[in-house]
Amino acid sequence: MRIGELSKATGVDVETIRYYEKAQLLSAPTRSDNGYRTYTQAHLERLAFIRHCRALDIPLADVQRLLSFVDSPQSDCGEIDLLIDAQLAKVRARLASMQALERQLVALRGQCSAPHSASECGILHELVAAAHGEACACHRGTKEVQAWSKSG
Amino acid sequence: MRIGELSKATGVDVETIRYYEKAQLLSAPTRSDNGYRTYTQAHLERLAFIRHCRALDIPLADVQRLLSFVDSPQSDCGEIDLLIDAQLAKVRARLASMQALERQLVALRGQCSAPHSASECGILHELVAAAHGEACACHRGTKEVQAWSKSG
DNA sequence: GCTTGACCCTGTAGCCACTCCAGGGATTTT
DNA sequence: AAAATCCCTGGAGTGGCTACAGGGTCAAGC
Repeated sequence: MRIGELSKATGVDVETIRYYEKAQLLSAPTRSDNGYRTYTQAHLERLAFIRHCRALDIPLADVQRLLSFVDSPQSDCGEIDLLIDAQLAKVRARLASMQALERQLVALRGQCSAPHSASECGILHELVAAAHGEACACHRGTKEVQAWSKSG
Repeated sequence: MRIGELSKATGVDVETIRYYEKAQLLSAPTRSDNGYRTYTQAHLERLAFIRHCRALDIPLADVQRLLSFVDSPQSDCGEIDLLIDAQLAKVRARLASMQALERQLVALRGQCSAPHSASECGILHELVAAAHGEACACHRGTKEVQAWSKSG
């Protein structure tokens, strides 16, 4: 199977497949005489595994750990549990941030209804008010939103 | 005010402040004889505005647009509304993805309870099953999760 | 044989919003 | 005088791709 075929079979971009090889998530396939990569069924399955994990937003470093368990079936799976638990905790933390964020934006959006000049715009007023440390509609009564992207 | 004082006053990292200057979100302050940046109250307010927008996960490019409205109060605010609406739509899309993700991870986590070898691990089995295109506990009956990071 | 187009290769740069570091200079505190 | 703290610039690194530039390879059609 050439890279284009693997790409079509899995729906993964050709460039992404090459990226996974460079990142050592996918073992380097054999090359045909012209230098083209030639993949096997095993590669396809491994790639599908990776994409499934990525659909669960599991970072590539953790995917690599999971793959090492696939390769050594007799090892203890405790770490797998921990990894999934950690992923779940991360997702839940983000979820909470996102929900707070939505509430804040809805409140902010409510400040502006009819079209008018920027100087009269409730949204802008709210954002400027925040610059003065005043209470603002969007952040009033809500917990501070964590920068969840850091925790990834 | 020197950069360290501004940093303490706003809670924004010194490096981040310099980054905002380079990204032209914060106007370059005057320099004292020794070359140190000297900030005014206006800089502090602008920085607080930026951070408030970032707390709402508004991208820096959009923050820049909002700042341009702050600077020209007589312009029409229609675009502000659109911008906040777009941000809200983005957050809601992410929220939906995150919720699906949580359900999937909970289902996946349920596959493994007691410690055992990796070869018997339900989680790993599920993930491998996905590689065969089979129905898996985590993605069974749920809509496909979008890679929301692309839509940002 | 020659062109067209689809496919493949390597290597590098860009995205976002920072964050960190090296290697230096200035200032303040002990 | 030494040590600690602050400040400067410029560049590299993060994650997970994505998008080139600048080539080579191959099958089909004229």
